[in-house]
Parts: sequence; C-alpha cells; structure tokens
Amino acid sequence: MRYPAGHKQQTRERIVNAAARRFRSRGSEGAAIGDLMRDLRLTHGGFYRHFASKEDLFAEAFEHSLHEVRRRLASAVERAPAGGELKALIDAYLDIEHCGDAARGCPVAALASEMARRPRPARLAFQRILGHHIKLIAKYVPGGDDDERERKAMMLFSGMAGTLALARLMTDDQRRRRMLEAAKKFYLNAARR
Amino acid sequence: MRYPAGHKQQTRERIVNAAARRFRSRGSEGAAIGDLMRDLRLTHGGFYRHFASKEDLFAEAFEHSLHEVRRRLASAVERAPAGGELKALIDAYLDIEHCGDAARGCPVAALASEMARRPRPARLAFQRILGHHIKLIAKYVPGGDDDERERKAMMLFSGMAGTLALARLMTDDQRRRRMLEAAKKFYLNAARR
DNA sequence: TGTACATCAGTGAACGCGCGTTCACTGATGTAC
DNA sequence: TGTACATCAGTGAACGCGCGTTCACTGATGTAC
Repeated sequence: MRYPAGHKQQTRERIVNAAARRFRSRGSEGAAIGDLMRDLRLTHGGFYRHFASKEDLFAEAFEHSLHEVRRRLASAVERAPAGGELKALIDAYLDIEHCGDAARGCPVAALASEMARRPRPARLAFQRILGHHIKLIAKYVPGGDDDERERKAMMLFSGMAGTLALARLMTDDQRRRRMLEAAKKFYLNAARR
Repeated sequence: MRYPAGHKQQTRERIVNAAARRFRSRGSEGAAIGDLMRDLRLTHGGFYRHFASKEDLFAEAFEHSLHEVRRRLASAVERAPAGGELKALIDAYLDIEHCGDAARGCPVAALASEMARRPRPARLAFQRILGHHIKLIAKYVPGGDDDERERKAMMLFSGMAGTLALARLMTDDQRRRRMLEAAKKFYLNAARR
C-alpha cells in the first residue's frame, strides 16, 4: 500500500510517543516491541522500517520524554504569578500526580539507573539535553552568577528526581504526600538560601 | 555429597553477596542466574535449593546492599571528629569512588526505578529498612524535634541518591566531580539551615 | 490515455538466543538396626 | 562393628517462553514511456 505523504513520519512519532510511555512505566526491558506495536494497531515487523534497533528507540524516547517534562515545567512557570516562578516549577515537579504517573513523568526519575548502563554515545546525547533543562531551571533560581545558578539548578533537578523516585517506592499515598510536601519546602528553601 | 554443617548457609550468603553486586551494576534483568552461579563455581540448578525465585533473591540482595551502605556510612561517621559527623556522612555518600563503583554502592541510587516496579510486599519490606537508614542519618542532622530531623534526613538521603545517580550518567570524571562537590556543599548547607 | 514497472510502509512466519525454572540423578556422609 | 538406607547440596540436560530481529511477501499508488 502506498501511504499519504507524511504518513511514515506520523507513524514514527506515534511509536516514539508510545515507547516513551512504556519505557517510563516498565523500564526498557519490560517493554517489548511487539506489545508496543500491537497497541498502535501495527505488527512488530514494521518497527524496523523506522528504527535500526530497540536501543535507538530507547534513546529517542528518553529524549522525547525529557522534552515533554521541560514543556510541562515551562508551562507551569508561565502560569505562575511574577516572583513565584521557582515555586511553581518545584511544585509542578513534586506534584502527587506526577508521582503517581511515571509513564507521563520525568524520565530521569523513572529511568536514570538504566540510562547509566547505556553506551557512551547515548549518554553524551543525554548530557547535551540535560544542559538545556538546567538552563531553563537556572533562569528561576536566585543568586550569584550564571555558573552558580546552574550549579544550584542541577542540585534542584537531580535532588528532586531522586526524591520523586523514592516517593514512588512508597506503598501508600499518605507517605508519598508527606515526602513530596517536605521536598517542596526543602528545595524551595535551599534554592532561595 | 554431604557437606559440613553451615555449608549451605555459607553458599546462600555467597549467592546474596554476588547477586547484590550484579544487580547493582547491571540491573535485575541484566544479571542472569546462570552467570551468577558460574562466578561462584556452581551450576544454575543449585540455585533453587536456596531461593524460590530470582525475584526473592532480588529482594534479599537489595536489602543486603542497603545494610552494606548503612555500615559504610556508620563507619565514616565513627571516624569523623566530634561535630563533623554529618559532613563525614555526606562526603562518604557523595564520594567519587562511590560514584564510580555502583556495584558496591547504594542500591537506591542504582536500582530505585526498578524497585518501584516491584510487587507491594517487596516495597513494604524496603520501606521498613529505609526507616532504619533515615533514623541513622537523622541522628546527625541538626535542628527541631525527631520528626523534623527525620524529614530532613529523608530529603538528604533521597536527594543525594538522585544526584549520585545522575552523576553516574556523566561520561567524564571532571563533570562527575563537579556535580559531587556541588552536592556536598548543597546538602551540608541545607541540613544545617 | 493506457500499460508495465518501481516503490515502500506494513505483514506475519520464522529464527536464534537467552534465561528462569524443573527434574532425575549423584555421591559423600549420617543414621538405624 | 558392619550393612542398608536416608539425606540433601549440587549437577547438568531439558523445557518453555519471550523477545529482538530478519525476510519474503503484499498491494495501493506513483512514475516512465
């Protein structure tokens, strides 16, 4: 079958989107290509018209997820009152819904340890994108020169990701909320210090 | 063959030890029972005399790793000069060697996202042990009542774990060191605030 | 305008491999008598 | 003291399954002439 122009690109994007979710919620090895494609009403064979390997898909899906988070944080910041941008950003990241929905959440919180086992090229690409995030966050962190603000932003992001990941281990919402609320205060104070 | 008394217990411990390392460095799905047993000069079949399943081993190895970290941190604290306990603890956790050696390091930094996908019982057990850690750290955190110190300790631990995990994604030692040094200052200041 | 051929996203059977788990067996030592 | 049997940690072949990847094929549309 010949498909309309742009059809292939669209399918590719659907795959990346679905993969980004599955990887975040089940990990790279818990998400099978066959299941992924079946969800999209396609068969596994077609996958290789779009990606050379599952590894490639993982890298792209991770990147995609990171952009998604960035957009979400940016939009939270936009809706914030003047002067409340940092608080809005922190509150959005440490949100209880974000905690409960890893599939749509920050891939660093969901997949950092798996990414650490990835080959060097994948990690280099990751570093590059991480830099953009840090710069976004740094814009709303008070104090010092660019360097210091970026360093602080890195501490905020990596720390919050760790806390979010640990909160996800908690079996009840009560504990999760307590952790997240404590973290919101902790990081806001630490950033303003 | 009949083996000396205590032999079985000893083998079991060797398995847990080896598994604790392999899981931390390769993840649960990257560490095969066969390879694990071969390293111990045993065959895969014997594994099931000691554990009902790989899942059970994972839970026990995770717990084992967490105790290991606790011992390491406790010993760092013991060697610290009076008043420098918290700094010693933070420095020990955010050590560059700890960053480079996930296999012997904190399992939360190495496996948090995988643990989040574990069944409820495993996570309940984890919560219990985590409580002990937090209490250990809370002893050296200044300020407020027990509750507040524990809350702060939780923020320190989860935050440092996240930062360590992210530092491990960095491809060069330079970047890692910069992150870790920044984190040492960040968390020491945050704890003392 | 019609015909023959090229294109290529997607299909689904098949391959190969790794891995968790099972199971009949081994054989040195302990126990019953 | 000697003999028959039980025990059980460990062995290694085998099973079954899932999964990443390959490949010959399909068939609607585009292109060449």
